[in-house]
Amino acid sequence: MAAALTRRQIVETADRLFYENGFGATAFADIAASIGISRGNFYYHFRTKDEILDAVIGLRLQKTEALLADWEKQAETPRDRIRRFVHILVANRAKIMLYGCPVGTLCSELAKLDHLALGRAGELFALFRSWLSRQFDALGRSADADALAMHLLMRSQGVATLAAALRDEGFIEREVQAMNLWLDAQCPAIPPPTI
Amino acid sequence: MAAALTRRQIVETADRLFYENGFGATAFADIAASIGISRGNFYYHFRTKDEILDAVIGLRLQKTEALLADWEKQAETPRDRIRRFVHILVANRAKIMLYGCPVGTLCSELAKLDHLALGRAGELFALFRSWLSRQFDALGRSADADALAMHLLMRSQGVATLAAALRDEGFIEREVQAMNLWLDAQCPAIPPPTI
DNA sequence: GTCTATAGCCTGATAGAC
DNA sequence: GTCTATCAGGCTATAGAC
Repeated sequence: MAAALTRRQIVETADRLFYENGFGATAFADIAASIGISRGNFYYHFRTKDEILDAVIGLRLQKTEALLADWEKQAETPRDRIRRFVHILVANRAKIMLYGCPVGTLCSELAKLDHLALGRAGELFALFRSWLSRQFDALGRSADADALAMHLLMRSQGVATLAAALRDEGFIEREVQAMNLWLDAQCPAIPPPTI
Repeated sequence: MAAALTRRQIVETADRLFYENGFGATAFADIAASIGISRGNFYYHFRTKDEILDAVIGLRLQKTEALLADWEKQAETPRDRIRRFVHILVANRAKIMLYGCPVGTLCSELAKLDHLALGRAGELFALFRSWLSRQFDALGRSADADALAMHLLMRSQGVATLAAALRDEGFIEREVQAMNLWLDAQCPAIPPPTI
């Protein structure tokens, strides 16, 4: 039963280190040292580094699904739900300024490595994309819901990349405000209640 | 005199390989093999890998300055100049879909490595930023010229990151069109000529 | 200036004791 | 399940022949 715990520790620590230092720059020794296990123990749980990457992406997919389901439950209107998405830039700004977006930077690295896992990592974007698309659809923008979802994803990626490159915190807040204004402009005026 | 040639070959090849495969994933052996020189010869021109990175950033800064000066000369109006900037996404879309933006991906990697050269790499963004800012200023938007410049930089970064992650070419074209529409909306209406 | 040879370290991965 | 010991191979960097 201790196996399940150790395995989970490995995946969660790898998740953090892949984000903070990059996949290629993270060695088994780093993960092992951070948990307090030996490098040898590693291979009882995973046979290769790529298997760990796969487990990390799986964990992120799982966490993302839970996050989106939570937003769906917590927020009442599609507009408020989309605002939750925009707000992660503010909530995570400290880490974003240091390491960028966990999804975007992983995909960028895997693209350069021509790594097979790029497809699976892209599913993380696909989750946000289809969720946002459904919100825009519910907002009455069914014709261009997917384009609006991609546009918002694009802006969040641009903000994260530039904020990390220039280490500029104020920039995040200004662009988040612009994103919220843009979002309001996409919402059709709500008809006044008929009394 | 052959030294200058070899040195230039090293920097230009490193520039390409850092872009295509990443800084960390590019070994001296890769650069040497691509040029056709020995690994040992390397250290006659550069003492460390970081020195090569510095030279690569220097080359990119130089090329960027030349590019911006060329746009300044080729295009007549500020609006046309800014459109030149937007157009690089289309002109380089094949490579962008494979490797993302050369500036953004390098900065992302250096940020994770906590590399000292991040500051110098950020100067590449600063060049585009101040150039774009001057164009918006000339467009009559002196009050928010810098914010508009950052906004456009942000969008180009978002487009490059997402296009590379999802390997989606149509997305680049749609967003470039949206960027051009946005740009037109920022231009104050040109008063009709007084006859 | 460019080469070959090699040092010294770190990497992912394996074998086998406990 | 976890450990120690170890392997083969890759890396940056150096030394010295030509």
